[in-house]
Amino acid sequence: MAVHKKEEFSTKEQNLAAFAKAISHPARIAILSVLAKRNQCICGEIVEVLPLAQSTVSQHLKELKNAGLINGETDGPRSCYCINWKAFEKFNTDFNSLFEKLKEANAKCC
Amino acid sequence: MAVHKKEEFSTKEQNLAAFAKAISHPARIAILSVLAKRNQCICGEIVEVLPLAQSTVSQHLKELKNAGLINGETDGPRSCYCINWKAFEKFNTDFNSLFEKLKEANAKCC
DNA sequence: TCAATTAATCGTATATTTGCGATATATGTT
DNA sequence: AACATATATCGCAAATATACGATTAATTGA
Repeated sequence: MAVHKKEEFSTKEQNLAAFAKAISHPARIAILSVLAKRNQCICGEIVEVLPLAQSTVSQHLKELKNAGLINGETDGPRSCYCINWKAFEKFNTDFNSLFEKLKEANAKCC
Repeated sequence: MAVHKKEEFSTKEQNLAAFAKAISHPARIAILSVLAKRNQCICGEIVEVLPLAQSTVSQHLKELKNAGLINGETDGPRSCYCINWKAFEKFNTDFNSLFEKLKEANAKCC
């Protein structure tokens, strides 16, 4: 695209979209799922579970971290990731506030 | 990428990712937000609200429809879209089942 | 019938994402 | 110091997404 138009939307819309983008790939969902199940730090192992090369997994981890969905530290040859639950709660809140009618009656027109 | 690897993940992961992808752009969030507020058909108007060309909006609407987030019909020069609330409920359910620990205590390690 | 209106689709340019191998980096071990 | 291990980063190729103008299709109204 010649121009980015994303900046012209509201911050809330941008934040929601950014979170959604972070989880918009099955590999990243799978990574989050592994981390969620343990609910604790994981050092390695993720590469073994996924059908992807190590460098690709590392890239997905980086994206999740940049989006704030996971926390992580790396001490030399070892890394340590876990889910940032607060980010998920924020997403839940924002998502529901944008679509607060979700639980209400649904007008049907088409 | 030379090869698609998405197929190698579970159906649930793929579905969740697909939903997330559909809402991973501020323009599509904005469109959904407009539809949610009215909770009824809107014919046009969306183009006027968004800072995008008509063809671009039409493309975003198509993606939302393909992803099943909205229903829509077009009778000649007029179109009619509304939110498919059931798809949202399904997303909510799947999202929570994947990350069911969201509400629980969070082990902190990093 | 002919114009006006509305929205979808096509074609195209550019940007971003995905994926991998190769390499670099950091640490522990011998 | 040299090696092994684990992970991040770089550079590249291919696929996909984003955006727009121009065009097409369908319907309404004059």
